[in-house]
Amino acid sequence: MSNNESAAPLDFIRTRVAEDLKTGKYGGRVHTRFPPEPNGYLHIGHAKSICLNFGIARENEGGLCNLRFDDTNPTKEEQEYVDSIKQDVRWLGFDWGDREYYASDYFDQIYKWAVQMIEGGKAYVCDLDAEQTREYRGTLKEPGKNSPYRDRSVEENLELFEKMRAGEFPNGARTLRAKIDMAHPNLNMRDPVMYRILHASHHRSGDKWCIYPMYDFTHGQSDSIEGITHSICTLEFENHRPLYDWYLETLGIYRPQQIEFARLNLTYTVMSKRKLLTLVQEKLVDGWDDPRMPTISGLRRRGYTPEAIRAFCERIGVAKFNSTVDLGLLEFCVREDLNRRAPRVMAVLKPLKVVIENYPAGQVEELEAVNNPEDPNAGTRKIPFSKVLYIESDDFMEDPPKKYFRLAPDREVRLRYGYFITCTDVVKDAGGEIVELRCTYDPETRGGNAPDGRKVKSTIHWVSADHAVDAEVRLYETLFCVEDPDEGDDFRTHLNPQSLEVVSGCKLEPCLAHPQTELPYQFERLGYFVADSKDSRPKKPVFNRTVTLRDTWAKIQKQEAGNAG
RNA sequence: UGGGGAAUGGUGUAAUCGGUAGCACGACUGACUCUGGAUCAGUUAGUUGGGGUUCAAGUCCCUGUUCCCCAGCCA
Repeated sequence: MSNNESAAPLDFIRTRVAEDLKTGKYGGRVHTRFPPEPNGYLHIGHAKSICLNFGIARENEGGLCNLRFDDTNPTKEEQEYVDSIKQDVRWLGFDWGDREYYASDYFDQIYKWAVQMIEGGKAYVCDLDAEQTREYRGTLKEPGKNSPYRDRSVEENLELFEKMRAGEFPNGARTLRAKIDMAHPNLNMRDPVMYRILHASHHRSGDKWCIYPMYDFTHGQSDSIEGITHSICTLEFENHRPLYDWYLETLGIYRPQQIEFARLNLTYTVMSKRKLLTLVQEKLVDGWDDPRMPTISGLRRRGYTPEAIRAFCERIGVAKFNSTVDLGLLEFCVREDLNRRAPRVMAVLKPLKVVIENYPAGQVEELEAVNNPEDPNAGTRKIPFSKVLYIESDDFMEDPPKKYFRLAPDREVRLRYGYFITCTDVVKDAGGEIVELRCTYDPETRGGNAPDGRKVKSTIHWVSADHAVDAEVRLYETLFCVEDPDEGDDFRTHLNPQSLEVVSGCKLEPCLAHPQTELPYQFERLGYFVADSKDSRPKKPVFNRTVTLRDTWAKIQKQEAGNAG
């Protein structure tokens, strides 16, 4: 509304909505809908559509967006999916008010419209089976042939259709088809099936019906009933728009405008519901909400926030070009969000014992630590310091390379919010493995500053051994090890064997004994982590790594390795 | 010539009537730093090819090329 914000450029859909608003095409209304089929869980691609549809409604005064379940295929749809979809849309931050609709609620009206089409000579009952129907349809380059049942009388069609509805025929025996043009260059217009026989119980309408309308004969009418102004869908429905328009015009009812945009593709990710279902059914992942899944529930369990996902959807834009967004952008969006809100804590994933030789045994000091340097209001907390500590084993190297700044023999580093320590000795087991470090500390550097002003190259995190909480931490990598898992015969061959690393025996600072779920933390220098909503227990916390911090050291290592090779 | 769409740096996306090709991510420099984080400053790099119109073309015209979607009684 305000003019001072230099109007961000609108995408082509919003531009169109704005034009329609200006010309009064729909009487100044803006009414969209998000129409999922409840046959799977929502994923990040749906989030794009949700943000688009609900976003457009929200941005325009009086704008509305309905949640409508496109539930015309009882063989694939389940109540569980309905429930998860509602939860996910709500979690993403959108509200459909009391406008929760189901295409199945329109079945009576849609049936009447089918009868109206028959009466108008625009539809007929066809006895061809599925295979014959395909043969009669022709090919991409050759026209189809008329069905031998195309010219049945209105009376006969009415009677047969009624018998279909009454359950007198088995599955697949007959269909109701629109009478359009078997030679039409758009195959969707070659007498498309309007109704098929499906003796299946529907998750909402139960056994009331044994014939179900097809998507094309349902979606437009549903939009029409709800008074949708802009029916936004993905590119693959572009070929269906002529049919969408044809049905509504033939029925003589209100016609919304269908607009298509490109669906989201993400690197290292599969997005089709079919493939996600396969992963779940074959137990290649832990379920729809496995933190490696691109599902909304998976991202939530992983520690992504609705804010981050919405920011992502804004950044990727909306267009008709079939593009693939870099996963890095999604990660950037979580880091950006979590950086300003996540409380910092110290956690040691792979502990290495450190004994401070000149520190009094039995002494415990409470040191003050900042909760979030990005947020002054987050305050501070006390963390215990004592003679025996754990540090990250990656933070010590006996023979460090040039650019390694962390602890090494005879080198001094700072323990965050603690003291400067110097490594004096390395203790190894019989196998030569480093099991313990002996260090000295400088009492003058309490809190982390040296009165003499001397500097250290590095600050590392630590946890007091006696006070530490044991935890399991799950480290995730991409589910697939190639950018485009859809390439090739079987996407499963591209699964990343290292997509999950379970680390047990992690040591956390005391305040993490009872973490809140869905409250993201930053484990300093490591990344963002959230308690697992299913497996975490008080005093036995389980954390999921949402995303690592940007890691310059890892980058240097990779470069050095590359140069060496 | 089956029909329908689409092409802008490495990636995603802007550019009003034809008028300085912009933003973001990434990458790379440097500054700063009690997180090798964050932040700040800067650099890099683009209009699918070929013609044409024009003072001026990503935008208009012609002509190629490439990619995506469609032959479910799925959505």
